[in-house]
Amino acid sequence: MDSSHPTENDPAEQPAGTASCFPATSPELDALVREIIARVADKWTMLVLEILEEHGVVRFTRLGKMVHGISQKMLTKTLRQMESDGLVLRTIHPVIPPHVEYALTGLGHSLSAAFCGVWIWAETHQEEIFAARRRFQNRS
Amino acid sequence: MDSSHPTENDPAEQPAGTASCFPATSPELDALVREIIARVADKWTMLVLEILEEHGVVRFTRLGKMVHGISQKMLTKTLRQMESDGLVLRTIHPVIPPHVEYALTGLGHSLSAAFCGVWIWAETHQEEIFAARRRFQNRS
DNA sequence: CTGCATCCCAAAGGATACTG
DNA sequence: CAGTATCCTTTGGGATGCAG
Repeated sequence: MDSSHPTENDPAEQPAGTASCFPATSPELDALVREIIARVADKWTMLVLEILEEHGVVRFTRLGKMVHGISQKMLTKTLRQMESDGLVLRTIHPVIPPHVEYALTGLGHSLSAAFCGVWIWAETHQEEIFAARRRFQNRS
Repeated sequence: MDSSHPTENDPAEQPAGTASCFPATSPELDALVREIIARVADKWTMLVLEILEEHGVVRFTRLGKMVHGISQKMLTKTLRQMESDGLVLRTIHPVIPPHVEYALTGLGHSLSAAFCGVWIWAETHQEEIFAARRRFQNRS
């Protein structure tokens, strides 16, 4: 925002012409959107989202086995957070032993769909990424 | 918002009928894709990505001011990681004082585009999310 | 101006034990 | 089976100081 030094004026300050899809409407909305993304782009949240998208209704213990490496503690925490955000529906069957089922809500499915682009990007460009890493590592 | 999605009480294990875009080809590829997403979905990475997408070529200190709340340490770390992943290009002008510019690579721009869907999703559904949180908080 | 190194605190997260 | 509670290790990340 400070343009008090004319000698440092870069002509390359333009938005490169690409599709800038970022809302950037108001600072508050921007902050809200970021907060939502930060929660949702969490490692475990994404994995649980994928599993539920692919398998529909899944019980707690089975879900834990399908999400590789997650601890019971984090599974519970992640599911509670997703439930509070309206992404998953938690159904308790009051029987003994307890039977609790988890499934995506409509909102959860829509998020899953929105993330498709990122998954496809990662799959498409993985070679480039690893090549870049090798290049970066081998520079002296 | 609440009546727009079908009931999720289908006990069947089939993929809910939605566009399951997840690759899920081989376990290894799946793990690689997840690793990439986990790195890229990092809080600071996303913010830096957005800033560079919107402003093109930006210098270090200015970038730090634009990414609200980031410390110099995390800015450096984030930029190094993005550089090693081939997302940003780092240009050093050997003058005194030092002059270092950062800009997105083609890969970086493509990632930015891929994230569009998530940004739009967050903006579109923020009301639903906050409503769900309120509902969850006031549960008996 | 850029950025590395250090110290230090807070948060994330795993392991284990216990409960309805 | 589906959690909760506790302990403890690891990591994230801010603050400061210094160097090129």
